[in-house]
Amino acid sequence: MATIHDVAKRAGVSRSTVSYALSGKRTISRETRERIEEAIRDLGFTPNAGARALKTSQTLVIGLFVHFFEDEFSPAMLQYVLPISDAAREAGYDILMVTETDGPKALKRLSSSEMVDGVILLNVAHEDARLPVMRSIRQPGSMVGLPKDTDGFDVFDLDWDESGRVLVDHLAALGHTDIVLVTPREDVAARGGAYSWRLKNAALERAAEHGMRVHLFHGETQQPAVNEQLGAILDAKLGTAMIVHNDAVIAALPSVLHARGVKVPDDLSVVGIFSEEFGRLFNLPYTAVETSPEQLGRRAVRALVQRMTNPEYADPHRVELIAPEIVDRGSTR
Amino acid sequence: MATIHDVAKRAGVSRSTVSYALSGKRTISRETRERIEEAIRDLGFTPNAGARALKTSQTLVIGLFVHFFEDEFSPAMLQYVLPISDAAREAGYDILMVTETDGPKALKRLSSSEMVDGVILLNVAHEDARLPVMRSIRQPGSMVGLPKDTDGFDVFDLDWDESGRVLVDHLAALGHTDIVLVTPREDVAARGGAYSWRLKNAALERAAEHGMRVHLFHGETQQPAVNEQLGAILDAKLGTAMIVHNDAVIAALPSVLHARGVKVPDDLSVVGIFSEEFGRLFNLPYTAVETSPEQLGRRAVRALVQRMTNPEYADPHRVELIAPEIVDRGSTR
DNA sequence: ATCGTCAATCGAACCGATTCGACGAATACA
DNA sequence: TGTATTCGTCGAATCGGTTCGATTGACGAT
Repeated sequence: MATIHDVAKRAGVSRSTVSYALSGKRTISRETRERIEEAIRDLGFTPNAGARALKTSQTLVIGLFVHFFEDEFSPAMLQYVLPISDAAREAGYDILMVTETDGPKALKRLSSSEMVDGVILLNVAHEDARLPVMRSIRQPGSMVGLPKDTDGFDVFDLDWDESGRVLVDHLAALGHTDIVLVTPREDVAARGGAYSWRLKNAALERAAEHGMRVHLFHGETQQPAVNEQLGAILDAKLGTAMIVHNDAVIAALPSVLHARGVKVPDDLSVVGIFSEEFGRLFNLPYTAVETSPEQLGRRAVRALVQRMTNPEYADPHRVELIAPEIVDRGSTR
Repeated sequence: MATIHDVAKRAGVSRSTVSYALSGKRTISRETRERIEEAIRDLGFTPNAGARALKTSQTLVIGLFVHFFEDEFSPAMLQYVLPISDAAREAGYDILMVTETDGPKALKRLSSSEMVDGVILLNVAHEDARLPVMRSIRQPGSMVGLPKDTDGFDVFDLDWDESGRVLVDHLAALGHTDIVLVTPREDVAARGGAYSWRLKNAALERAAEHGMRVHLFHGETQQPAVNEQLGAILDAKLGTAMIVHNDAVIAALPSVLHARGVKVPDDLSVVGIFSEEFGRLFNLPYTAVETSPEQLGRRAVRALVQRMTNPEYADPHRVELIAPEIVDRGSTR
């Protein structure tokens, strides 16, 4: 493997000259630079990442912490990972993806061995065990998911409270007074998935203001439980409309509705909350609040890159809750 | 950040002693070792990855190349990524995940900057542009997906030819003579996704031997096209059984069958090819060949680790095609 | 008492980059 | 013509580990 020394020898200059030609931090004569560039091409030289990191304390790697929970619908996670990976590369960073169950330990390991310049946490819980560790390390952190204490991080999330209100308002405006609300499984709330209760509480409160009756269910996540539960809910005919905040349930909804001959929106109005891409993947013809995973992921990367490249950058940490936008797919009336 | 020098000072020994205590490559007295371990704990020391990599030319990182194609069903990919990530970590490796479109370029970059000790390629095409690059680099490579020329790599894949035969035989044994075969989209074959034509050709050949009539379709991948096409196929009533080799189509199948009131297996026998996990996620009650993504991913990691830790390990490269196993879910008769 | 062996430790070199200070040559200024 | 400035380049130090002799002291054998 060619080193900078080989390049220098071939171009007849010193190692430092090659380095300066590469970084442009000092002026190098045109001829010399061209000779160096040729040598680089000939030898197929790329700076050794370890050596560079050692000297500059910069790895150009972002640690991405993804935790796949059994009580969540895994395909949904991918929507966040891909845009993050793409955005990182555009900014010149690679992604070290960590799926370890023991997040805090892994975080400490990557940080203190200086393998990464910064960290992105996905699916952050209300009191996330990774946060204290994050605060103790020197690398900046960006996250998707709103924790209780956001101090020290750039945080991006959908405004789940407002989403709950928007969905309820939408149904209220159409005159519905009896509705079913299907939330994530209880485990999600138990382990601190704040989005689950944020939307729920806001929705319940707003529904109360409207004087609506709400029938609440914690949706299942694994088949065949999903279908059974959903079937039971439909058979009970508890309301004229349904809010579904559960990826697994909404993905299963079309076939279950079909099985029961329930027509949407004639027999039942349905609203959900999922991304456009998710909706297309599962062919979901439901009016829904857009969750914008791509936008969230990209913003998290942008904020992180800002702080990594600019350590003295001392802007207050931002907490951005993006406003829910409802996409009308005609599943309500 | 604490360095080995700080540890040495605090324990009152030289740096080399600390290093040997850590690696165990030379004997260190019990007392000294304990003093060192205490110092390490106190300072929260972890060896700097860059420095270590520089000296040992070992990064303990595996490059994982994933390409998400638009003509494929993305959730299916995740099934390979997660087991690989887990298996790697168990072996002490981290995963650098690359989703770049320009695979060859990224491969060269990671390899020649020595960021990774080895590489795993997912979804390898028949004539994959990444392979020539792989052969030119010094890091070993392992892959999931069978290319035309496997020379120089450890390759793992499902035996798609045999899978095609198994599925046809299964239907033949039940007396079906007219069957529908839904394959991946034509683009998949066009860009070299060998699994698409391997299964198809083997199935067609075997069907011919049985004297069966086969109606062939290239399945769509994106909704709503999937449903439309599937509906049209069902309406045409072309056979008594159906082989579906297309993730998007099979995921959509239950609801489309329902919509048309087609009963499985009474009106139509159905067999597919997907993993147990995929089937559970989408609640697919179909007899199918198991694709074993977890097993494939883990084997790829194991083989790679073998070669990385043992560079002189010169065993012939293995090409393992795992034998298809049909899981009977009662969707045929 | 002497030698060899072994366990425990140290010092120095090295991995491959970056970067600071210095230096010679060319140019500008007075 | 002498001096200051700029340009282009080089040498050496450094980042934080690992590893190869070398060294020291204790012990057993002769």
